[in-house]
Amino acid sequence: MSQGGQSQSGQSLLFLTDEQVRKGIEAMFFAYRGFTADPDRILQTKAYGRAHHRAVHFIHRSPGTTVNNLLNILGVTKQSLNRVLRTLIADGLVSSTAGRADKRERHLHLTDVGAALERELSNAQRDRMRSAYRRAGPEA
Amino acid sequence: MSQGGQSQSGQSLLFLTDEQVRKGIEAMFFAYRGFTADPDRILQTKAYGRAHHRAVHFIHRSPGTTVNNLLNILGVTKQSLNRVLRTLIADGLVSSTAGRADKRERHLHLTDVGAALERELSNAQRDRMRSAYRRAGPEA
DNA sequence: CTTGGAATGTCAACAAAGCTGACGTATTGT
DNA sequence: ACAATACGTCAGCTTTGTTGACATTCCAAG
Repeated sequence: MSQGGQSQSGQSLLFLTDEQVRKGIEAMFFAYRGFTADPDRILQTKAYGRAHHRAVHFIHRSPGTTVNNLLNILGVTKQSLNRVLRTLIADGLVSSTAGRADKRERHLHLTDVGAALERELSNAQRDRMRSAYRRAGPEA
Repeated sequence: MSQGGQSQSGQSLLFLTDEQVRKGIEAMFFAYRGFTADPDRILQTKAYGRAHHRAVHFIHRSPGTTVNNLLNILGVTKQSLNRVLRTLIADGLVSSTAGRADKRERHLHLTDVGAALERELSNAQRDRMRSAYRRAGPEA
């Protein structure tokens, strides 16, 4: 394996058997569940969910981003995102400031508390990824 | 890459940077969303959801499985699974027959209609996986 | 300058799919 | 006879998605 890398593997992968496809489906299901288990447990103790995690993650990723921007990244409706943001702002994890140029926009930043939560969650997943890699090599 | 395979990669992966971890988190998020997009669209036209897909998938995978078995695989409560199963049985996609040895158990099978749906969904994902592999090589 | 439409974001109400808890029924095994 | 098991169901709650209605702000055409 891993010789040319493109034409060979590209060819052979056109012949995915039904079994291979179905195994892929299962792998994704179990991987996703395992991957989110640790953060989910942490978040539950704080009355947050996966949606809060995503918001915190992507705000950390691009500080000062607008609500609309986040909407496009997450692919949900603004109403759904707004509910999550509302609680995060109320709890002081995220700050929302009206834009200087365009006052309709809200620019989002993590507060110190929010950044701390983000670190806690990504650290939990780091551990998870480490042990996964140690068992399986790069595939998850 | 890919020489010894164990001690080397195991070592280097103990030093995942914060950036690498966060990229992994995002990759998983986007991969899962992309992966389920096609089946979701198909299922929506039939008033089913992801939960129905999972049930159909795993019943196809182990025909004759019991409810309890499915419960353990999926990791949900029986109430939650039952709701899904009820509609699938009512719609004639799944058959539920009392066990011969243990009459308390219900053995689950896909009907022809159910098997057809399973094929439709896995075929949609095969196409998705093909194009993903063609772009990125094996990592999803 | 005014005014109408587009863009941005908020509130309200509803649906899917998880969950816990309680209970009923049939069957099994001690 | 009786406890345990397997399954189904009712009721009610949570999270997170949805659509609909509405306020505010910006911008461009008249």
